Amino acid sequence: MNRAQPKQFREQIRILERKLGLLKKNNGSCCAEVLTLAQCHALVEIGRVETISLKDLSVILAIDMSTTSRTVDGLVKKGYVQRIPSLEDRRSVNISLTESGIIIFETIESNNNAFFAGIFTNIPNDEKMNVLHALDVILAAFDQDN
Amino acid sequence: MNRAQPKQFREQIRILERKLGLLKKNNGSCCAEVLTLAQCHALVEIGRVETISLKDLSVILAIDMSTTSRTVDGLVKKGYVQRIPSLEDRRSVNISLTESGIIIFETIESNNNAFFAGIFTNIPNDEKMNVLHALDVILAAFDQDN
DNA sequence: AAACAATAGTTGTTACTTGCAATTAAAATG
DNA sequence: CATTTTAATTGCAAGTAACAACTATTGTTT
Repeated sequence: MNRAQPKQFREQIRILERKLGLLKKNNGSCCAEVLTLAQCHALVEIGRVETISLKDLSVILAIDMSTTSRTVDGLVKKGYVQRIPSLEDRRSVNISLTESGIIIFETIESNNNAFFAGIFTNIPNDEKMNVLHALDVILAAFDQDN
Repeated sequence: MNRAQPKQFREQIRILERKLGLLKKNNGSCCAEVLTLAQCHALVEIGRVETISLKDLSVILAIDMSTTSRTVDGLVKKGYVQRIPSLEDRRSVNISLTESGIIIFETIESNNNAFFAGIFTNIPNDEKMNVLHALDVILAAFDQDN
C-alpha cells in the first residue's frame, strides 16, 4: 500500500476545487450581468427539468427551502421564472422558465459547454478516454461513501 | 472527434463540484463548532506556510484583501491566529497560528486526510494509479487555459 | 369523521461572505 | 523630494444561507 497516494488524491481534489471556484467567478458563463450565482444555478436546474416543485429544487440545489424560495423570488422578479400552483397538490407550486428564461438558460448552457470543450481540447487525445473513465471512477467512489 | 465527450466531461465536473460542495458542509472536517468555513480555509493555508502576509494569503485564497483581513480578524479573536508586524516592511503583517491554532490545524488536516483516504479506498486497486494520473492531466488542462 | 401529524411553501430574523471605495501609513521610484 | 505604488484596515452594500415561526394543505390514526 502506498501511503502517499491518498494524500496526493486529497491534494489534487483540493486544487481542482479551488480552480473550479475561481472559474465560477471569472468565466462569464453565468450571465453575471443579469443573474446572481445562486440564481444561475437555480435557473439551470429548472431549465433542465422544465418543471419542478420548490421542494425538489431545494433538494437538487442542496439548500434550504427558505433560501430556494427567495432565490426563485429573484428569478420571478426578473421575469425568467414563473410559479404556477399545482392542481394535484394545492400546497405545491410548479416552477418553470418563461420564454426569456429559456433564452438565458440556453445562453448559459452553450457558454458552459463551450468553456468545458475548450478545457477538454487541452487534454491529449490519447488521454481523453482515460480521463472520462477516471472521473466516473471518482464519482462512484464518492457515491459509495454514501 | 467524439462530440459527446466534452459534454460528458462538463457533466462529470459539474457533479463532482456539487459533491464537493456538499462535503464541505456535511463532513465535519472543518471544525464547524469553532470555525466558519472561510476561517477554516484561511487557517489551513496559514498552517501550511507557517507565516504569511495578508496580501499573499488573499492571493492564495483568491479573495479580496478586505475580506481576508476580516476573516483573519475572526481567527485572531478566537485566539487561533496572531498578527505580528513585519520588521522588514512596516506596512506588512506576518500572520501565523498560535498554539491553539496549530492544534485546530492538525485536527483539520488529519480529519481531512482520513476522509479522503476513505474515499480513495473505494477506488479499485487497479484504478488508483490511473485516477491520480488523470487528475494531474485534468489540472494541467485547466492550467493551460490560463 | 375528528384529531393529530406530516408536508409545501413563505416570511422574519440573524449570521457569514464578499467586493468596492476610501483612508492611512509605509515603501519604491523617478 | 515629489509622486506613485503597495499593504492593510474600515465603511458600506449586496448576496447567500439557515433556523424558527407560521399558514395552508394533505395524510394518518384512532
